[in-house]
Amino acid sequence: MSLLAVKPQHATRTRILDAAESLFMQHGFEATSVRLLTSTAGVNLAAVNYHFGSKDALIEALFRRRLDPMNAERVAALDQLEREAAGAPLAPERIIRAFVRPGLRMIEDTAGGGRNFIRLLGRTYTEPAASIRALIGQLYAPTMERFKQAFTRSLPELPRDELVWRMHFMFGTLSYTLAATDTVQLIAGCKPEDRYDARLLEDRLAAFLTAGLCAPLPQRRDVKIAA
Amino acid sequence: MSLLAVKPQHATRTRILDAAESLFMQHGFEATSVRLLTSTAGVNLAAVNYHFGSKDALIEALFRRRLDPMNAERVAALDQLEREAAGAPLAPERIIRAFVRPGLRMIEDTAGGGRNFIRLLGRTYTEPAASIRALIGQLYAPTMERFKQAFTRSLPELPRDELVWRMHFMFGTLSYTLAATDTVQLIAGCKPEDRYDARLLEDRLAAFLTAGLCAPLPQRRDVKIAA
DNA sequence: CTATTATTCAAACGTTCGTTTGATTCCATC
DNA sequence: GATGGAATCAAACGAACGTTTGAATAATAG
Repeated sequence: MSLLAVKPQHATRTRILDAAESLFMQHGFEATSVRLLTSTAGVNLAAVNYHFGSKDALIEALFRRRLDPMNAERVAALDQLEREAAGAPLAPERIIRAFVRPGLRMIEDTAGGGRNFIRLLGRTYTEPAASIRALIGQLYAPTMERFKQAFTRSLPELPRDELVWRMHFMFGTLSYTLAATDTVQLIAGCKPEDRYDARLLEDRLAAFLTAGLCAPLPQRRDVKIAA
Repeated sequence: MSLLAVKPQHATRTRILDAAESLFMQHGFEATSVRLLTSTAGVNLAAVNYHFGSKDALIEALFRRRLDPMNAERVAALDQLEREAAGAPLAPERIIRAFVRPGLRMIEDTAGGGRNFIRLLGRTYTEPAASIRALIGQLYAPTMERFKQAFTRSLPELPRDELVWRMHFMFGTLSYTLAATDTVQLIAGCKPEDRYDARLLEDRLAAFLTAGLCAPLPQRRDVKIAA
């Protein structure tokens, strides 16, 4: 045949991964049976075990497929910023945007399934299964270290303990925002069309997170809220 | 008998609820079987269905037991603040602390199982099961409305859309912080003994969230992070 | 004490789960 | 066109799931 792409390589593998992203996002890992998964993907029941070995191994492959490129993109953006700055300190907001943007951009990828993944990822940080949390942590660790170093250079006066906690808060805000986009409606009847405008959301997130990261140091003030 | 509390009322119900809090927190809802649950609680396998009707109804009872008093405490603190202020506008940080404090205080309740619950709650906002999310939303809605109104009075110049999003971010930061306390170690080798000092954590959260809530309005600035 | 209700118990229900099996089909290579 | 490894298939495996049952026991009321 002349066209290389008529029958894509590993078509079954890809179909399974795509269906898994969508179904895991909707119902979670445990609640998604291999039977539903394979029938949705249009493949045989045994295909998951044949191509991945087990359901757990499928989950790991699913995260690696998306997370490695996304974190690489984050680090590349940060590298580029520092190269352009040529030694000058970076504004915190630019570092924040370098971290936030790849995730938000993926949420606009409705056709490629990126949104499914990003919402799945957001809720995985609080996943009970220790093995999954460990995998995510392992995949994230180098990127986290890289950004911590960048923030340290950008905000040398911020104590290390405080920086770590504020990165934790920022990471939490982002992952919760990506995962629980429908919860906004809980707070207010917001127009749903706003929800997935990644540019607007990045601006809002950047403003919020930058202010939080650069907040005055906390002081024990024993603020009274009740008698 | 003279002592009223020798055989507490509904001892079996309480034993089940306590064990469920602990096990659901460790393994999640689906991964916790009724068999493990009842054997951990030291009750018969059929007790869950006898006392609650089903496993799902047990989950609902579990949330109601803790969430109703906690949200009542939040609203009561806010009421008290407004009463004391006698019409004067409240500082945003005090409203934030009124919301954050009951959750953080519960994380110190290791003996009563409050910490188990609060960590379980934190990860439930991103729970895939729609029924659970709906329940949580229903239990939270009045409290959210009440705090939204307080923030609106405190920050009249902040557009409503922006306030809603920032409340969303704040809610996300809090719930993630409560749920994923172990993830801090992912970012840095922080001393674990800091992790559950609720007073210190409240100060840190209050500083971060207040700055984020009061941040300058976001501007579309097309901040470049890469070529 | 007896009658009645509430609770506990061991056992089994039917269903669904992830995984495995062995035959069959596909497809590139000689 | 025959050969051999990769992929797909229908079928079945044993285990674990949430729930139900009916008898046994405990607690309460008449």
